[in-house]
Amino acid sequence: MSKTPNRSRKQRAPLDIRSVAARANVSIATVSRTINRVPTVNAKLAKRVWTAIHELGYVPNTQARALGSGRSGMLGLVVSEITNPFFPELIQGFEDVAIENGFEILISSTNYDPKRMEVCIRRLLERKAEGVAIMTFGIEQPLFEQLAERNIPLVFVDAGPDRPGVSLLKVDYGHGIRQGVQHLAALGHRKIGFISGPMRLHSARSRSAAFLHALKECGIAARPEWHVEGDHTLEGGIKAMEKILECASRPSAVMCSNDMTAIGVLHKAFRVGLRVPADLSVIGYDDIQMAKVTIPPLTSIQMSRVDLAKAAVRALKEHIVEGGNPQREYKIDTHLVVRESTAYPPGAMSDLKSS
Amino acid sequence: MSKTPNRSRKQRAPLDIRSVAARANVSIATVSRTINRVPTVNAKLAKRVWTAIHELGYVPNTQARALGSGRSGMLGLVVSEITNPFFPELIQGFEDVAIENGFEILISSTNYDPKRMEVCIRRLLERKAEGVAIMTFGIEQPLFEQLAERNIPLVFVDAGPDRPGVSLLKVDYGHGIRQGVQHLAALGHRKIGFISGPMRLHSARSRSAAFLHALKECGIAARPEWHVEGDHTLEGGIKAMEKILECASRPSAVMCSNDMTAIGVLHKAFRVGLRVPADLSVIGYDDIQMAKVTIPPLTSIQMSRVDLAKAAVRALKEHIVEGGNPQREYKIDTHLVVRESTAYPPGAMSDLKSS
DNA sequence: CTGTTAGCGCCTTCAA
DNA sequence: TTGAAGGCGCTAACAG
Repeated sequence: MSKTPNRSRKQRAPLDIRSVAARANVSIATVSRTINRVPTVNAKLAKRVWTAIHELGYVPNTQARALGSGRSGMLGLVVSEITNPFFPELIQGFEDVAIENGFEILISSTNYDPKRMEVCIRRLLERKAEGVAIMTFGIEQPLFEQLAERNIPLVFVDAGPDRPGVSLLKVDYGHGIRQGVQHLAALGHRKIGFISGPMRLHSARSRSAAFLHALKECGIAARPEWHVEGDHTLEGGIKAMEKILECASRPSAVMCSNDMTAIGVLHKAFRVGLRVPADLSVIGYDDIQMAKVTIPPLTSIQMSRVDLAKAAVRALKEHIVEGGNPQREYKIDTHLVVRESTAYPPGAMSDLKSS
Repeated sequence: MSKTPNRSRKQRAPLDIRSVAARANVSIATVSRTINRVPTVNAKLAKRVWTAIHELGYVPNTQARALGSGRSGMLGLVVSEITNPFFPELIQGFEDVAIENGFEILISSTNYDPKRMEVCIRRLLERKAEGVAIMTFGIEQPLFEQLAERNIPLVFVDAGPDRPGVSLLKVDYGHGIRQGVQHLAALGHRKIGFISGPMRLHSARSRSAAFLHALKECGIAARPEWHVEGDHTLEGGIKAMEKILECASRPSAVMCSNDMTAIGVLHKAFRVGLRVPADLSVIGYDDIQMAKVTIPPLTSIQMSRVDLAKAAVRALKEHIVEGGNPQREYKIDTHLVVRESTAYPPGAMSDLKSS
């Protein structure tokens, strides 16, 4: 009993590649090749192997596979927080595309917590992720240097370190926001407020700047007291709206840096008896699913999560597979979706009536 | 050059446990023990090992670890769809608790698609999940026999196969729903409608039955035409509400099998000019975060995602660690959260006025 | 308490 | 085209 395998840990026989090989009367190498669809396997043998696999109910062990091959087949996806509706939609898209491309995905959420971020990175390292998409819209990026140092392909949104292996998803914030401002201007709005995201975030700054720029293009004066900083949360939207309401005069329209903020604005407006859009027009950003069913349905600027996901996976894949054609940047478009939270400003209709 | 390691795949030296051992002048066993915090390691040596680890930037390889130890350290979490707001909150809770208990988590969403479910199961098998929580509230359960057969600890919501290793999270739907109905009855409602979930789901049937039961308790007659089947989605809520509006007479309150349905009802009411709660009271179920900020904020029945998550991880853990104390069932409580979508029925106030 | 030595389940040269 | 054999990086007996 010298070579008896240690069977103290498990009751049943291990049910590994060897069992399959034995049952199919081939070597384990052939089984391995069959599973991996190496084309040079004799069709007869392959069939025998597959039958054995099915009869036994054999399932290959991913960890062993990864260890042997040196490829984990996993892509990491780091998001800010999963309970923010923007992200599940992104995750869903990312997962779909990743699976299509033969990858599995490892999701981590940072919750804006530096400690948690370190844990995330560690996990990605330990699990040997072959590529990582960092979609946090945050300032956590420097922390990901550890990944870049180990030559793991990375993709960031908007901005990231300029290294080989690092790709960027460049979101064209300007286009959607310009459409939004023009939409408001066309309706007759001249008094337009803006609730930004946290200004430490690149994406928030870009949106804010794009708004100011679009305003100027339309020949509308910016009013600093109506330009307030939010934090991309519901509560932030509510508070920001409160600030705007405290101003001597009130804008006839408010544009928001994301939909959650806009929903907060809707909520606050409801609280103080302002009707949307009769008394106040509101535009959101992101076009999350929820935007279709707010009361009233929210006019918003769509940034396609599916596009983001697709581009991210594609960018990573180009780096991972040899012979890929890695680009540095991938453009992501945005555009306005008009629903029912925008209308003529209050004055417009009474002017018509009085004439 | 007989023992030269194959360095064709990677540029740098492998940076494995051996490098650490060499640098710290100890055996790899000692390194392994140090990493795994085996208490019998000499403090001096341990310190040397840790320094070496930090200096080298060594990160253990999870797959190798899993392979060697036979423990993957992963718990599976299967949900229906990640874009349904109920689930991200659950996932978040599950992840937190799992990490606290030293597990990693593997998320799969079935999207109600049988093919996708098979893929989920396969992944869980391939990755050697040590336990799986199936929180789909669905009928997919029979498909998970494959897991049960392999003696993987499982936890289901409400109902599951009666096998060793399988635990159940028994949600007390009745309590919350009774509170809801009593709340409406106390306000004076006698005409109460109900929009159920898909009746093929256990959870939906339970909620529906609990509603009928509570109605009887309060001495209120059930009106079948106001009891319509939805599908737990927004669109389903809208359609179901349309059906109710087609009835000869209209209920003064509608209770919903989940919050998404209730939001659909709110939306439909808005569309047809019914004011909530003045003309119609609405109660949801689940108390998702969004419920706080609907217009008006939604009275709902809370089923704690954190409780669910905690119980699930605990149930699995009891089975996994030896010396655990596995129970078959874990109770999950529900209770009413009153907000602003419920009020006196329309008649009540005019009665007061006319007197 | 530490080091030696087999594996864990699979992949992948290398020879046949 | 197939099989034999040596790792992949780590854990876990077993001696010392």
